Formats: sequence, structure tokens, C-alpha cells
Amino acid sequence: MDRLRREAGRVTRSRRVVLEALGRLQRPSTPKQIAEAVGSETCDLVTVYRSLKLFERLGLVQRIELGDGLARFEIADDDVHGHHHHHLVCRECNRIVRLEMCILADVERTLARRHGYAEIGHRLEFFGICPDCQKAEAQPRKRGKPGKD
Amino acid sequence: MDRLRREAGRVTRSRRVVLEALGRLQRPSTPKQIAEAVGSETCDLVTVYRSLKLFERLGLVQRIELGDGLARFEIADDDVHGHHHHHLVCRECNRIVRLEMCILADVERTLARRHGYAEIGHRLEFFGICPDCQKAEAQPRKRGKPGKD
DNA sequence: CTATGTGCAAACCGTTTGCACACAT
DNA sequence: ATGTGTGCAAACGGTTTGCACATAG
Repeated sequence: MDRLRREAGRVTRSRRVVLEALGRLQRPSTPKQIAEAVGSETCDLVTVYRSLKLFERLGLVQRIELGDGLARFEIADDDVHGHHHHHLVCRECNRIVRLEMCILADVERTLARRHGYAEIGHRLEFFGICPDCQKAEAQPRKRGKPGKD
Repeated sequence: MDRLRREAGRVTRSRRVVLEALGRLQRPSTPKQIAEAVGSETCDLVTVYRSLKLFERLGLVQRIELGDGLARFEIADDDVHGHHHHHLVCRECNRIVRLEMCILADVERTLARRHGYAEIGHRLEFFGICPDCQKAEAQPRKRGKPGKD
């Protein structure tokens, strides 16, 4: 929040509220989920989008892609660097487990050497069926909807 | 194609043409790119979508997500299993290198044990700046457009 | 001949943009 | 007071759907 005050725009009620909601939600959340958490009287969906874009630019928030075409956001790792992490996502209900490990730094180095690419990074997510959904296999839910994530 | 004849619907001109185009294109391609490769007089964009959905269901084709909100498709690895592969994508022009290795099988086993998830798979793509774009840093292109991929 | 596939137009859904009004500084 | 932020409505782009016509079997 002080970051905001220093580096860019104004500290408005909407922005404060969106950032708080993201903290409260604890998991990667879609703009719509955030808007709902906030309440439409409090802040318009469009403003959520604009705030998220700003926060992303400031590095306060990071975007997660799960491959279903929905943008998700979570509060950025506050560590200066490192603590880069991934997710394990249920294919049924989209429940998300956060994985603290990342083992791909040396793979990236190899790729840089072998293919001449620079600034290499990666996107890695795991997908499976979470324990609850394994139990509930009786009535499988439609996959890919924003479920418990 | 025989696969099609056996397992599902009819073998039509459109479907043959879409599958050929995918073979010819050699790289993960968006529905629009496929439709253009085919020519709009030959086959409507909507039909491309429907064919791709069918092919995906039959396992003839697989969907790639690069995180820019565009679906891309490529001919599925014909091997029974294995030959699961990933991509190295230029952040500027989207040029794609296909990586034949995958090292994550044991990571998946660990996750299954530790979190109780079943049927674990993953999505892993690498992003960087390809050699050409490093040279051309003068006029950087707008990122994220369907470029050379 | 009949069920399945196709083209066209329109719906859909997430996201972005234009514009007039509101508010933090 | 002034420039930035906001809400609303409308645009946008990829994808899906409804329906009448076409065609593979």
C-alpha cells in the first residue's frame, strides 16, 4: 500500500479493498471472484481489472494461468527473489495446492545454452484429482469451472 | 483418419483438410491460423473449432496453452505413451522450439503421495527471448501476438 | 434415405476502452 | 483546483450455439 503511494497512482478505497480481498482469499482468484468477494456496490468489476493490472505492473500481485482461459491473481511472493512456486490443481473442482519447490533453474540454464534463448523462465502447473473429488466420483462435476480455487 | 472412420463420425472433406493443415503447419497453431492455412472457401472457422474438438476427444490432436488466452493445437504424439514433450516459447515473437525431454515423472509421484491427488499430470512451458529477437531488440514487437508460432 | 456435418448469424463470456463524473492529493 | 480514478455502457476477440441446408454412409 505504501508501495502504491510511493511508486504510482493514488491510494483509493477501491484499490485498498481489492488488495485486502486478495489477501483474504488466500488462493489464486479470478477477477470475477475478487469482485464478488468485494461486493459490486463497493467496487465495479472494471475497476478490479484496472487495479489488478496496476498491481501486476508494480509487482504486488502475480498472474497465474491454469490453461482454462481465466486469469487468476495472487499476492506476489514478498521475498526479493526466489520463492518462485507452482500449483497442483484438481482437474474436477480446481482446488489448488501451493507447491513451494522449484527445481528447474538448471534446466533453464541448459536451454539457454542449447537454443540461444535469453531471459528464460517457465510456467509449470500440475493437475490431478484431489482427494475429495476422488471420493465424490459418483457425481462428477463439470470440469474447468472456477470451483474451489 | 482411419481412426476417425472407426471410432466416430464421418470422414468429410473439412476434417481431412483440417488434419492435413495441422500436419503441414508443423507447430502448435491457433484455430484461426488453421482456418487461414485452409482457406475460408474450403472450410469455415466454426468447422475448424468443431473438428479440433472432435480430434481432441479422439486423442488425434492435443491442446497447448501458452497463457495468452489463445488455444493452440498440434498433432498428438503417436507413441502409445511417453514422448510427452514441452515447448520453449519466445516472449517477443512466440517462436516455438519443441523440447523432447520430460523429467517430471518422479515429481508427480511425490505429489501424489504427499497430497493424495490422483491422475497427476502437468503443464510446463518455458519462455525466453529467441536469438532473432535478441538481435532485433531495436524494434521490439508487441508481445503476445500470434507471431511465428 | 437419414443421420451427421456444415455455414452463417448471433449469442456468449472474459476483458478492454471511451467518456462523463467523482475524488485524492 | 487539477489530474487521476471510477462507473457505466459499449466494443472487442475468441469460442460456442441454433438452425436450416448439404452430404457421407
